[in-house]
Amino acid sequence: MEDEWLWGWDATPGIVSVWAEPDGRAYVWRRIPKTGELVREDVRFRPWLLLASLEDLAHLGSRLRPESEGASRYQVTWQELEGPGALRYLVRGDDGRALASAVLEGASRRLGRPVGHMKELGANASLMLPPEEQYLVTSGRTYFRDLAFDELRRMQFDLETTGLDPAHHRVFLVALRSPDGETETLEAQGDDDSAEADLLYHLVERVRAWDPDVIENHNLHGFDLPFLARRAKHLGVSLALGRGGAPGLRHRPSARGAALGRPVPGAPPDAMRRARYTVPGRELIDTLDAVLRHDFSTRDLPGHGLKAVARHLGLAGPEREHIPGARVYEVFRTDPARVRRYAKDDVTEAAGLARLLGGAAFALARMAPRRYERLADAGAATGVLDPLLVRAYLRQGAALPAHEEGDGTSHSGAALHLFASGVARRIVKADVASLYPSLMRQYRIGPKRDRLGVLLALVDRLVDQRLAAKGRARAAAAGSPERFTNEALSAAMKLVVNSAYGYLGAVGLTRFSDVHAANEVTRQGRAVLGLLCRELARRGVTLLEADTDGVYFSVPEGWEEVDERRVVSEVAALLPPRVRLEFDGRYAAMLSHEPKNYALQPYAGPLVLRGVAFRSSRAEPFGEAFLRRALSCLLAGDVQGIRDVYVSTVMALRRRQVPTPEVCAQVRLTKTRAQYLAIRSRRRELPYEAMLANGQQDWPMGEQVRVYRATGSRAGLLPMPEADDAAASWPRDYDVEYYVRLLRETFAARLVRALAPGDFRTVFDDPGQPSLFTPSLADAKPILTVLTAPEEPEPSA
DNA sequence: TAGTTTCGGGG
DNA sequence: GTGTACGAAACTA
Repeated sequence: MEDEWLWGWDATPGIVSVWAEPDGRAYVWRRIPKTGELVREDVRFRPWLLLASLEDLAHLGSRLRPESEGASRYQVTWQELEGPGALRYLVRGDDGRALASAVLEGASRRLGRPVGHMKELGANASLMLPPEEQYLVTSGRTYFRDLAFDELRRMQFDLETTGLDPAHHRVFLVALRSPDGETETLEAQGDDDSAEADLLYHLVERVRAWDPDVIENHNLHGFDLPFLARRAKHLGVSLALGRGGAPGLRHRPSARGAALGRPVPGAPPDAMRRARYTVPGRELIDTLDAVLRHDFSTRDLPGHGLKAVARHLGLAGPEREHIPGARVYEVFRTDPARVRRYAKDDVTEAAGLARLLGGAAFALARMAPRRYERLADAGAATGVLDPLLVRAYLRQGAALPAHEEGDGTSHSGAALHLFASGVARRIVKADVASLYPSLMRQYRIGPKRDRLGVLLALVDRLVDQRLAAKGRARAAAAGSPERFTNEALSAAMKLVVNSAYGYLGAVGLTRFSDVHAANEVTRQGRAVLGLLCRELARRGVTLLEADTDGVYFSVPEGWEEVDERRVVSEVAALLPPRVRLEFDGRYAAMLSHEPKNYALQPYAGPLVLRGVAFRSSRAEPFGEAFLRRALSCLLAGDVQGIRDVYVSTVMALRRRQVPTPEVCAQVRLTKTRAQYLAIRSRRRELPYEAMLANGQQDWPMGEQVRVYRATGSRAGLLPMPEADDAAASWPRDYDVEYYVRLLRETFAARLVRALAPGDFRTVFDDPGQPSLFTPSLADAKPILTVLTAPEEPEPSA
């Protein structure tokens, strides 16, 4: 039974896409395992919805009857689900639209006013899923059973356009990668409408010829599809990208969707980010979603752009062609071969990324009763757990609770302690793996209204089956489909398990949310963190920072790694059985600056910087470089070294030896010239001042530029870097004293906790103003300031 | 410091 | 149009 809750119950293998219509027709595309042959099954299902009351259907009279009397054509049937939930009538009919209309008709009569949409009846009166999900929930089918990721036919395409705005710019080239891995480009033969229309037509032809199950690209839903849709509409080209000659792209609402409502008149059109598209028979997968999901747990990506991620993950080849986005079209006109290489590299990387990070969504689609493309961009709580719970309740014939407003109880959070700030040596990090789900299992904390205990049952099963999947992955050969599948399963299961706590706390968003249960989880979490901090402290270590489920501490001089591991396992033994404290790493030194802001010096390897104080995307490169060098000295205990780095940086600025690009901040222009001029009297902004001062009449929205403060309160402007402009020399007319001040006040300030006040003044004394008496730094040492002792336990609830 | 707005990402 | 539902960082009061 519990396996059915997690995996469904229908063994049909190889489903790669499902499309259903409200009238009860469903199309199921399957790949036959082994042969890879594609088949389409046309099936019928009986559309259904859940209602809190049958009152609004009473007007159907004899056309409404209990399910137990059997269904016949033109009849609406109902079945009462068992148990206390508000949504207790499962109502079915031949046609979903007619079913909804009947309810709306009844509601209109009852209320004496027209009711046009189910939502007007309130979320607690009904539940009507999209047709595909109705079909998947009642059939117990899921995608991809017995199918390996690499058996899916996946193609990628990437548009090259003359600009970002489809109202003014065109598609001039499309790079394609076939399911067999061949890349090619299609190009417009001219720069008019008919050439572009021809290009779109050929793209559609390619898709039909290759007939992929999945179409992928990076930011597919945010850029390529909306751009394509807009151009196709303008050009009158039919975008029949779906299977079976069905009509073109359709919209679907999406998670990153209508949060800010419809486009605001006068505001820049930002509809791109908010639209999602769908077509029958193929799944439209955006690798950006996989990247966001990946970074949510790892938090180690330098950005979310295709190139940055591909480089970071080792997917970019050494020959990778690169062209700044804004120059692609102009390069194409002089050197088209270069743009072709660039665009092909893009689709190759998108395919690599899709495979490397896309396994989790693929595995989720084997569990949850939703389309693969929806699971790829869904949040795990509302997007995965909610559908699993709904299916489980219906499978058991149990009534579903309605959404419930919070009772005003606020959500209490995790513990965060900064025990000491400054510099410490011999650092150990220990943390609890999956703390919150472990506590839910340990203390059986689940939603009050989940009377079947489905959520905890799912978490139990997922944790156990994840261990099994990890074991199978380890046993399988590296690079084998078996390894890939099991790693993907493990990643998907981790995702779902870790969202179980978030599910509890999402009051008003998830069907079974329970803020009291969520608070009990965090309370137990704080208790565990408090206990392990006290027990560590009792064993002679110095606590530095503890956050939610992990702690950094410093061990006494003379301790070896075995001693470090020994205290961790001693303390681990005192925790509840399911709560596993693990040794997570050791470092030579740490600068603890503020909560969640610290620098770590590993015993081998480069400095690790965490938190906004140490990582800022727009920070001036010279300051960033200074900070890295200064922190290296600091964590090595070399205070004089910090002084030397500071003096040399200040001198380099004053001698104008720092190249201008090093003092630039990289910014994106988000206001038009007119918008900026309208607010300019109230607020001056350097980037726009730079554009105006440099005679830029207007600029495209979203343009990236590098700006700096130049002498005489002017604003300096540099174009974005080119691959080949390393040798270019820019005027060194930056405002030296402004940047000296910035160095001291913004960058040096990150070290204020690390030095005694007198030493700090000496280290960052202005080298240009010799003082009468300069104290020596020879004996100066970084300091550590202990702020608080570990707290006593909270009174138990 | 808290509350609000912007941005990501794509050419 | 198959209904919702972002989160972190930057900015403003």
